Amino acid sequence: MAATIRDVAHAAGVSQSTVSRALSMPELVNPATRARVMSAARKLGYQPNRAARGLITGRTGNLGLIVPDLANPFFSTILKGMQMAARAADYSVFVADTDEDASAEVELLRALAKQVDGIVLCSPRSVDVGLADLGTDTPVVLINRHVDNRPSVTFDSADGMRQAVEHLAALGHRRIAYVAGPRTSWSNGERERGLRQTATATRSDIVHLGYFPPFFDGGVAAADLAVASGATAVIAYNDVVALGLLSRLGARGVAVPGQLSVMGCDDIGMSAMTHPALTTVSAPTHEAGRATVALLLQLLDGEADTTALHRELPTQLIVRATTGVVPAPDHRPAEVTR
Amino acid sequence: MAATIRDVAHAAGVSQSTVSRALSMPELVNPATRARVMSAARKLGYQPNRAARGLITGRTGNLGLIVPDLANPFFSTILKGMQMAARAADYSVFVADTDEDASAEVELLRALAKQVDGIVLCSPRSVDVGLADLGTDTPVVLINRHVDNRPSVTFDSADGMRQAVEHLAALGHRRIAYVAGPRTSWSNGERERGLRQTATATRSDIVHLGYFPPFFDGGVAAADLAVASGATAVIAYNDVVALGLLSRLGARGVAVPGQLSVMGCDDIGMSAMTHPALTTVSAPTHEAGRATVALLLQLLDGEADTTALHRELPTQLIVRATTGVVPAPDHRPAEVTR
DNA sequence: ATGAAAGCGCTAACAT
DNA sequence: ATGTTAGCGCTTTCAT
Repeated sequence: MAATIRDVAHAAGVSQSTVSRALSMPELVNPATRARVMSAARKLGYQPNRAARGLITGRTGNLGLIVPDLANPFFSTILKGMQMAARAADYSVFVADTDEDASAEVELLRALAKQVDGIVLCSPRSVDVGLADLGTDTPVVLINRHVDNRPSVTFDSADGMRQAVEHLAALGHRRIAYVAGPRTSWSNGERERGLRQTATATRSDIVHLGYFPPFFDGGVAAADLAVASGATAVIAYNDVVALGLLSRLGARGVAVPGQLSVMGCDDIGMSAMTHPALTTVSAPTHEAGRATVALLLQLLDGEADTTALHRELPTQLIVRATTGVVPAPDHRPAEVTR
Repeated sequence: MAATIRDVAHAAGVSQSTVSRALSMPELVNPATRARVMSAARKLGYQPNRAARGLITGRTGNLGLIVPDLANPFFSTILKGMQMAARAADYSVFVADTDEDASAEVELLRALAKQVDGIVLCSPRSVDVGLADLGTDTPVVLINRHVDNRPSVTFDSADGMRQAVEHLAALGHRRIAYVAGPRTSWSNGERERGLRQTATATRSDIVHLGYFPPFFDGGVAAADLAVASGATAVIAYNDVVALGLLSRLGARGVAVPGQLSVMGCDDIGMSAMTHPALTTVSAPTHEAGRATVALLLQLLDGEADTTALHRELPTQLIVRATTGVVPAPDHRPAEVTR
């Protein structure tokens, strides 16, 4: 049986309160007794029972993360970032995978709420309704999605698309196809917004190929439309979709980037591992995980209002040495005068 | 403030004990009272506090997973499988990422032990010493590694290599290079064992190219050795290493599979998403996650001895339609007599 | 079938 | 500076 605070108190010849204090508020106890307590604790391998502590303090020392799919690198990287930041703050993290099921989400949210001090919710496309009644007791931070004045951490996807289109425009692409993600996805909306704005600014055309599942198969399905669209470059909703494009294009014998340039989005680890590597726009997921923890801790310390706490992370165009993006066929770069 | 069992008891006009019983041992309470209790509980949105329950039952209802890197799909898939099985059994899962740091592992193991009923440890290469003193209080199941008579779930990697080599041998490959993983990795040992055995049986040569980090860069680093080895096919320690090989080979202009066939191992999701797709040997990580939960639950129910509980999952050669593996240059298939 | 009471391990007033 | 006491929310004897 594990040692309790009683055992330590006995061994050190003091009361439980003294042990408790020696551990949590060391400055309030005599250095000599403290030393005795510490040594006893170490000898017995004492580890405080966090559940018991939480029962009285009202703090569990746990954070929760709810994601649609842990096998998706986008989410597992968020988890990783969150995990690291949580550990640094001496918090543990619970994780729950809804398996893309929005109803499971609500259920998990409710179940987790009792066991954690705060929840990070990654809910790219669930209805807003479900979000309304929650967060009253346990603070909830949204990630990759912004809703009214709920705390959230998002990526500046619109700016990412600006960078992407400007990059393509600089290479002479004027007709750019976009493989959209789910219609109800918040981040897809942001991307389309960025796309439209920059298209106007650069006088390029965006051909919207339609809404596709944000998976490999989505890209496979969209590839032929991309070819038929007459665009010289395609931007995919995310990297995995871009890989799907690449696969189908390869199978059809359409050379990338020779006949068609392809860009992804999110910069998941794998995007650097293909050959040619994927040109993409980074979404700092790891950083986002850390940021949610920071936000949550602020909320818990009462340092901030529960509403209107929002952090937007910058995105960054990633162009690799070997890449799936080249100048448009008819592109003639500006002449250099010396 | 969330409703407690007291509130429910008041509302239903019964004692706390009755509420407790109505919820956990319904057959012991009068159907009428039970109905009253249930309705009161629902009305108040009562959710039992698991921490408080755990304090007395000694069961937390939580399981823990410790992995070296959550960003690695191999581990995140295990987590996913574990998560699903845990949820089905009404358990929650804590996750901890050691960031490939073996010392953090021990620390996390100790910290987690108090908050969970059982731990799954994914520790491909930490020293055995650290494992010895643990698992006395909290059951620990090892995954992808087998140590003395400690409960574990492993993949039959040796058999996977048999399938791989037989596949290659059937295609006429007689000189096969192997890009090994870390020297201290248990699964690498198993793979080498399978490789050696099957090499003898099929009268092929295995060229051991040396030990490499089990990451993309490991494959990049090994690629030139593979070419120089004179082998007609390469087997990589895992899929990510195989992708590294592919990348460097592509950069050098070595055609895959034209000049060199490449095989991976583990069948991570991405291996199906490259073009050409990777031929590989599956490691049922998702299934493994589920299996560890099953094992843990058995151990907790006292249905099994803590020692000698071991489950080995089969591996399976995965050959895809478009593949990085073709017959050896000089291969002449057996003539078919009809 | 139900209630009263004890106590899980811990912290937080309230003494001293 | 330290000890005593009460109680967090729950389950579980032990009575009734």
